[in-house]
Amino acid sequence: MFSKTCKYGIRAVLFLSVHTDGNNKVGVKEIAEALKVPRHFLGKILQTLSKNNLISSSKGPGGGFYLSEEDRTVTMDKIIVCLDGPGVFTSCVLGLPNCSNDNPCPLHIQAFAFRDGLKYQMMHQTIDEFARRIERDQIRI
Amino acid sequence: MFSKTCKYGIRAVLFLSVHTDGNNKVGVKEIAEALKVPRHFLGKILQTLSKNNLISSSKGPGGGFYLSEEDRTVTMDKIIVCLDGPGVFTSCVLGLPNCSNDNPCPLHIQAFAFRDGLKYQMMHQTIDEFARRIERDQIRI
DNA sequence: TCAATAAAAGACAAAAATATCTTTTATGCA
DNA sequence: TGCATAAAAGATATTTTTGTCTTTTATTGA
Repeated sequence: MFSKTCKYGIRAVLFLSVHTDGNNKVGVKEIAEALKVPRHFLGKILQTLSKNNLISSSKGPGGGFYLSEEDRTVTMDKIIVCLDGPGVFTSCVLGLPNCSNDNPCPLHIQAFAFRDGLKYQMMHQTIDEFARRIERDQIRI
Repeated sequence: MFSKTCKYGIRAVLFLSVHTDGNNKVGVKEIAEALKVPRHFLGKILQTLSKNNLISSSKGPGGGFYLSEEDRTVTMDKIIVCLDGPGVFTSCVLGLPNCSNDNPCPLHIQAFAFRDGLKYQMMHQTIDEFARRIERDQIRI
């Protein structure tokens, strides 16, 4: 479903959502250790997200990555599409071009409802909403 | 979602379901050209499916791949799991170990319904049922 | 028995994804 | 100003996936 890049990215964003704000930042090293993912690889991913203004960062002592108030209002699909590309929820499960309800592949009917459902969920839940649920239900990241 | 191996494999099986039976067989070359997929790569995939008794083959002149009556009764999930492994419908979308309803990852609730639904569909539709729908609705492969 | 056919099998190559390491740039603070 | 910190950027390495090519084995039919 998602690439490792995307999996690590989602988890890192959720980690930031729970552990940081404008005053508390964390470095790649700390995040990578907490999530048990490759440090430098994660660094690249965070750079991508930062460049696309989905997360915030500051250099130098006391610096690191964090989520601003604005970052918290973005929906999860933005993170996913940023890392895995725009086709992640829409491209044909069998790889056929122009697969649609009008011109379906053999699995279209079955796959469409479910992928579209996931897309809908990701489009309607903000990072902040994820963070609150994670804290409330003690969900691991 | 699915690897190319799996996509090609599913399409090839459906191609066989529509174009072959015990008396009419087709070679890899013909299938690969019809589906516009790499010939030798497809050969490997068909070998895997054949070894796992999900499709049938015969060597020599007049030989090729085909679906026996029995092959037609298997459900699509068998093909998919054979090519992409048992975790394809069940392993955690974020890659976390032991992700379940009791010990969910942050996306479990959202993703579970989607993937389980697709799994259910694939578990309950035989290759033959796919073939009939493809023919009835003129669906491309 | 021989030639042609086609899958099976194995070796190899290219591309993409994943992972690591080093250098550069920006920032805060003493 | 100079030093320590940490992200940004770039270069390189490894692994996995995807794709190609060649050889072997089985089968058919003349």
